[in-house]
Amino acid sequence: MATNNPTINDVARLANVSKKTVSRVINKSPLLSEKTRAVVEQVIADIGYVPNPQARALALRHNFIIAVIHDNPNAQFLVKVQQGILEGIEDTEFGMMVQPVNRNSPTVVDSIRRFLDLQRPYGVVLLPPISANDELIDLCRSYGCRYVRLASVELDTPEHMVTSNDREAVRDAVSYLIELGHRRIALIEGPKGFLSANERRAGYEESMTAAGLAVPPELIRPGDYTFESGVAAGLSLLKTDSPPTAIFAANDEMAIGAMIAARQLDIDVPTRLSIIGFDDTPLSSHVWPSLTTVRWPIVGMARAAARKLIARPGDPPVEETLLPSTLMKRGSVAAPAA
Amino acid sequence: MATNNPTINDVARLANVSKKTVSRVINKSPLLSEKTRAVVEQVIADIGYVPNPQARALALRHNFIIAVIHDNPNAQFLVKVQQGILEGIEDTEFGMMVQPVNRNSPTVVDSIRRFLDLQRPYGVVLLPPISANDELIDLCRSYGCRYVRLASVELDTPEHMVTSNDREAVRDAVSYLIELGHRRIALIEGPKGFLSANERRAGYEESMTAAGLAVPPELIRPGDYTFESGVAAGLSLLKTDSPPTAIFAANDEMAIGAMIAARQLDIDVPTRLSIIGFDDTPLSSHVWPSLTTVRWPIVGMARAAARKLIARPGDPPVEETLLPSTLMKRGSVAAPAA
DNA sequence: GAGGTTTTGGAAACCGGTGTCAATTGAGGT
DNA sequence: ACCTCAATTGACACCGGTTTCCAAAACCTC
Repeated sequence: MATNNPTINDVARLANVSKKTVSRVINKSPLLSEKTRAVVEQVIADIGYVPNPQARALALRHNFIIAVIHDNPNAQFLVKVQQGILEGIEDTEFGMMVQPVNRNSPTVVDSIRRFLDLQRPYGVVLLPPISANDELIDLCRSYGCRYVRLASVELDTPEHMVTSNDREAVRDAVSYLIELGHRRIALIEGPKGFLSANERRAGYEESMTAAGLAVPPELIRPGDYTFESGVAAGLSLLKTDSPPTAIFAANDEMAIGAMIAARQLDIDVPTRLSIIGFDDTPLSSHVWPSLTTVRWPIVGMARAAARKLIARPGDPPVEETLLPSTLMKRGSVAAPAA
Repeated sequence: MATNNPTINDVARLANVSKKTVSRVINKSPLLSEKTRAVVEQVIADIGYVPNPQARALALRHNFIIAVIHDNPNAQFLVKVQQGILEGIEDTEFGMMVQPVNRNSPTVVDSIRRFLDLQRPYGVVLLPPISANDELIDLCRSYGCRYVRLASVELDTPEHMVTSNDREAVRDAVSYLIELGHRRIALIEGPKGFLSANERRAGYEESMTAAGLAVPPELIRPGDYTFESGVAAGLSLLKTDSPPTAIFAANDEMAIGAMIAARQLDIDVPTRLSIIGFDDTPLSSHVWPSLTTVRWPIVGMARAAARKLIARPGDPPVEETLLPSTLMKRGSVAAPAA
């Protein structure tokens, strides 16, 4: 059976104080003499007392849990988020739960309401794309549940946001292609309605415009962040009379899809076609040639989100709100053939 | 603030029974008249009562949580496991937590003890390779915590195990190569100490022996399930005077590493070299040529594990204990060149 | 030193369930 | 109708914390 841990009563008895006083020590209450606090803390350390989270959960009406709510099936992304959250809550009494939801279900909000009702997490981290859903924010508010949103644009006040600068990073990536001499640069977009897709497209357009290049509608293809859509877009782009010399894809999976499309058409990467992706998944260095891509600092974003959630009122606010993405130059880019 | 949910007292009052009786209804206690049960259930349905898990957690000394404990960094694997667990606990009051641990840390057991102490999960699912650690099993037992182990061999009684038949599946895969005419078949092994690595090697050896072929030590290379180790092993195998005509790698990442190695040496896959992997990660269909591989039924295994954990004493036992792996024939295998 | 204000600590209630055990009810036997 | 015994049901303590309310002690101010 479960081991018999010491309780708050044991601490109180040994320290010759009341439960309430021990409770004040645990919760770092300011109305308490230094002397008493020291005595109690000594006893706590001596007997290795750890407050029972279940009992606290009942009294405080919330668990010591950070929940990740997402509708994003990308494995690399999810695992990195989880890694970041776990780093953020390391050595605290918090744990992590993961709750996927179905973006397209009419009952998303209900299912999340049920989840909050049942598990009563201390706070939730909302991942893109569902982090843009304001209905969920209202729901969290109505439950008094803390939340932090991850997204590629600022949707909320800084204490509720962790943001990446996708637009700027894509500008850098496309500018790099332009500097190498590319002029016909294609774009494979992300799915409609994803903020990240909008931002990445905007970065592409801004970079082209800044270089005095037209934004060529015939070189823009829709995609949905899947490998298959990348293959389709790649084939469609490359089978024309005047194919692009470079492709920027809004994520790595599509970029690798485009790479496979090029191989099917016997177009060598990078000598005849340069490709840049976005995310820097492990995948991108496991293909040949290795993929030049934008490193998205998702682990750091998730860590910052967790820290924001568990910061106590007195603590200094977590400043990491905008995390920079950086271009990883690898083998899939070269100057265009003369 | 949190919504004001009805409590067990509200139900008791409206149904004209005691709290205890309502509790019996909730817990499906058999010592209760059908009439009373019906009345109480009607009231519960009418007011939409849901028992508070935090209060139950305090009284029962466990949370309504299934914890996944792992020391396996593979993203595809982890996400599939999570998907399976979530399928297994769908429409129940259970939630899922994820707790990674460091296999090599001397304090693994302590950190898991701390986790169990703090979160008191209802049950844990132990993933390979740490599922083979008997010290953890003792720990779970001493906490009265249910557990299920995922592994490639039976380590425990059926109610505590979900197993895949890696050995048999690898035998099939290697036999397939032999039937195509391959004789020099190389093996890239998994890391020492992994049961799955042992089983996959055993399957390779059994298949070779059964076909009357020697198990050639010069065609066996160590690996550690990483892409990089696959590249290294591939280069080492292919740079010899008499290279293999086929390679079986103990997982997909290494198989793809070997594929990249072949490309670096200008050896065409599959005409001059056939490659088979293991896992069937999405990756395997995103490379060129697409990878022939063994589909490991990990989602189903995780789902079965979750169902075993939450099965109530009265329920019929979950029978799914051994899930079959199957060979996915794709583009990376062909008959050897004449 | 009286009177008022701020700290500090304790008793008891409460969070919302479950476990123990005794009281009540009901069926069957004579 | 009365007794016995098993099947139901309920009263009350308990899980291990937090919170409310209040009294005691300490600290000022004049």
